[in-house]
Amino acid sequence: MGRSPCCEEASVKKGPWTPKEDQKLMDYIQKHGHGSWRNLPKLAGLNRCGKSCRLRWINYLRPDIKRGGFSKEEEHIIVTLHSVLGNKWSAIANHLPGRTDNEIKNFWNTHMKKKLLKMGIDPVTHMPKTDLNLLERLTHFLGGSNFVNTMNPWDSALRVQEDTENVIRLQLLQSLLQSIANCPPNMEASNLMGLPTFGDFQLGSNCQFDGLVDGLLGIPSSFSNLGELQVPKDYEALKGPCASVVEKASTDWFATKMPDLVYDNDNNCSTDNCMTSSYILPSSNPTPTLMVSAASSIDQTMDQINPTGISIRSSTSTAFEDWGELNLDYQARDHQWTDFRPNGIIDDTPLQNTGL
DNA sequence: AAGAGCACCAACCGCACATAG
DNA sequence: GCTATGTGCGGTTGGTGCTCT
Repeated sequence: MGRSPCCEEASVKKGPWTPKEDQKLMDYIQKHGHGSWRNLPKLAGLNRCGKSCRLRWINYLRPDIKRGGFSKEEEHIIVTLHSVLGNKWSAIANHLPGRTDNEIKNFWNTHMKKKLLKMGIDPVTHMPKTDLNLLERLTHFLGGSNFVNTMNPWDSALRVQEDTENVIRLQLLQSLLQSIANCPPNMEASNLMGLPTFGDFQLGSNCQFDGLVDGLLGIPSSFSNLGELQVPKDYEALKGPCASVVEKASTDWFATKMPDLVYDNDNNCSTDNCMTSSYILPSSNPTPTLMVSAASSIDQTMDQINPTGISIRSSTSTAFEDWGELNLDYQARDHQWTDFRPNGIIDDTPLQNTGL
């Protein structure tokens, strides 16, 4: 037993609505309400299926429809909610007054998906893409920079041009550090197989980046911590002298490129496993604070969209915590996070307020 | 200038669920 | 409890306009 078709009459009109039809539909609903959608077309004098009328009204004719592009705040809410709810477009639309599920769905499929992919984030899981493409990008960025074919590749990083690509390189560098932090000590040497080569500099030969691949696969956030450099507390002991070179290069990079940044002694967490080195802008500096903690930013967002205070976080919270930080960081710096392109395409928009 | 390719988005389709009889 | 019907939702399609070659 199948469902009866929504519109039995084969003669009902399909396709784009004319202004005349719109007017008929609007007039009828404003006078009588929609009532039964199935009966509405006849009563309103429309040769349309009731379903089509409903869709037209909900997605286009409703008086409270908000037209135009999505704001940064709306984008942020959409991404955050999508990480929690998935493709529940109507549920997401409930949190965005004036926006329809169809509009959000279209926006997601045509814009947000691509942006997430460009950022190396899986739009389904909201986790960083951890396939070999990441290693390819890493090879591309590092291999394409000035420190190819040098004895000490990290020193060269201090001399490179002031462009946003360096930011991305640094973030990838951080990914390396995080991967070191995440991987257990004494990894088998077999893990070194297949590691990328940066000019003459091969990971695993000069430095003991054992387990790099496994580490990358476990990176919780590859690109988010622009102003924060995380290193394992005991990574030097674990990973050999090269680790200190990496840290010095990164620290010097901040000192050179962002002289306004200060080392934040109060914000350094120190646990058994990891030491977080934080760099912030002085409060007297007129430019906005560079760092916004992941926890505070996501809480603000979730409070905004869920004022009841009932937690709707899922197990993917790590992923969208990173999102919150990434988004707010870029907003705070008057830079659109959507322009961040770790695949090597650098947007023309200059970074603001950071001396970059 | 023309056509191919692409992006966008309104609208359609089919399924699932709720509810009335 | 079963069936028919109404409604809502998410996936997909196809038309349109823009860009690129």
